[in-house]
Amino acid sequence: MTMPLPALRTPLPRRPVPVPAARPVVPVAVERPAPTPEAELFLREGKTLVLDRDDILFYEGDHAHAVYHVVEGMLRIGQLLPDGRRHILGFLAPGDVAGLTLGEIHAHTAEAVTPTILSLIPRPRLDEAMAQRPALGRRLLTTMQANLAAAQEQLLLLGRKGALERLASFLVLLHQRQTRGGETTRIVHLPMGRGDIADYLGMTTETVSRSFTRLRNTGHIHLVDVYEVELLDPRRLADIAAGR
Amino acid sequence: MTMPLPALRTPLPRRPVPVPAARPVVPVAVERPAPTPEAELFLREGKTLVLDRDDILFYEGDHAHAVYHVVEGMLRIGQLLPDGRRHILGFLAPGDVAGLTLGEIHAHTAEAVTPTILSLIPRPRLDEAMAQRPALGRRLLTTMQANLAAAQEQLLLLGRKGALERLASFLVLLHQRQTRGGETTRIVHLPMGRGDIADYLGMTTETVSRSFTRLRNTGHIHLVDVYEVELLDPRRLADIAAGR
DNA sequence: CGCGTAGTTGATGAAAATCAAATGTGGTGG
DNA sequence: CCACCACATTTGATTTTCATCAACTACGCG
Repeated sequence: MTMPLPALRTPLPRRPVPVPAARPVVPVAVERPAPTPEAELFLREGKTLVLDRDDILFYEGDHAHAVYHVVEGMLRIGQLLPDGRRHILGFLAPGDVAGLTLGEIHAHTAEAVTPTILSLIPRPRLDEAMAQRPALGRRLLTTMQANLAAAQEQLLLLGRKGALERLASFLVLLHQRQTRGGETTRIVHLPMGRGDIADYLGMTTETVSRSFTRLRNTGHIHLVDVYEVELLDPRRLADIAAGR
Repeated sequence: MTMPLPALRTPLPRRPVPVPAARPVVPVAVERPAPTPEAELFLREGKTLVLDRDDILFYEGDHAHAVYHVVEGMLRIGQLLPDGRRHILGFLAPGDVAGLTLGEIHAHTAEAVTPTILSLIPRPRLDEAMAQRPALGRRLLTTMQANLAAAQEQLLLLGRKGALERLASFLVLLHQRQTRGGETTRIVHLPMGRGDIADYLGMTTETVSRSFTRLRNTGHIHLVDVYEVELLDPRRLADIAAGR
């Protein structure tokens, strides 16, 4: 049950594992004040699944057996053109859900960006739970709405923003995600490689790299290392991202 | 209650009205075998609203008072960058619904591409109906899923396709929409101007125009007139759209 | 310690944007 | 009814941006 797809871009070779460190692995719910209904379900019944870097969780076209809750690590969700051009739709961090589709078939491919721990619920079980608990259905609707809004932001980015604006938008997005919960760090972690960022932003690795350099040379960021960026002026960066 | 937005691109001046003609205005439901639950609701209770070309239905940032069912004509849904760059997220044709958001505020601007007839339901009434009829909620979920899938297709287009592929994709998309219901025409109607197409496909009017010319010169389309294209080989066009 | 790969930087090329002008069309007013 | 006008569209010339091709550098791993 795998791939009506041409072979995926050769999986990227190993790369230093950005320390998952300080995040508690098991009790996801402990991290957030109000555990989401689905997190609870995954926590209670989910089977754990571990992926290595670049392991494939599912291919576009695969039957959607199960739904996955990211516990630790990161997934990338992508699609391909027949000639191998790749586009990454998004990155899933702990707390996000992968593989949730109304159809029978996955519309995208999901791969591990870093070693990743997942909690898995079979589809039939989820459908059952959804039927019993209307809160889950409402939650699904909200999530889908959020995904749609995010996708539409990205359409504006891809349709109308230049390279520098795209990268700034990406950094601001990651920064916002990481500071949900009141943290005040200016450090943004980039678990994914330059190629992944490029395929997410609709550019090439070279242009991504040059854009990082430009942001550095203009004093907007400090590149702690390849996988860690310090935003020297988040406000100004947001302006660039918004095209101001 | 209008616009935290900079002024919209100067409304386009009049333009010949693409004959709305042959489509029955009132009984939408008659057109399709199974009227959708929401169509029924709009048909039964909706208040009619008429827009002229380039009239604004709502602005990004407006309070979401109501939800609108397109009966006749076409809307464009768009968003802007501070400096005036515009992106069009989509075009709504008869049968489509506009203004449906889970939030209180419209995230986009909706304008009439052509003179347009709408059927309107106030939000409170819709919420009520949704609470009573679970079918409506399920339908909403399906619609949202479809929108998300469409947005993701478009992300691939904007992120990775060239100008010719974009235009081909657009024509194929419109063709598919128009041949839902078993019609077999090869004629695609383009109620929107080149600028709208450009802002939808992330290019300029000039590049759109040149791409039309290229498709014409390579024998893929016949430009009946500016607002009407004949697809001479839909199959081949779909190949171009897919990047083959 | 050096090999392999990712990332960066540089040189060149291609695609599309921008600037500019010509063409075509519908609508208007005489 | 016809000529003119306004404006969208098309076409052309030039510029800009980013992709591509090509080294070179840095760093983790064996």
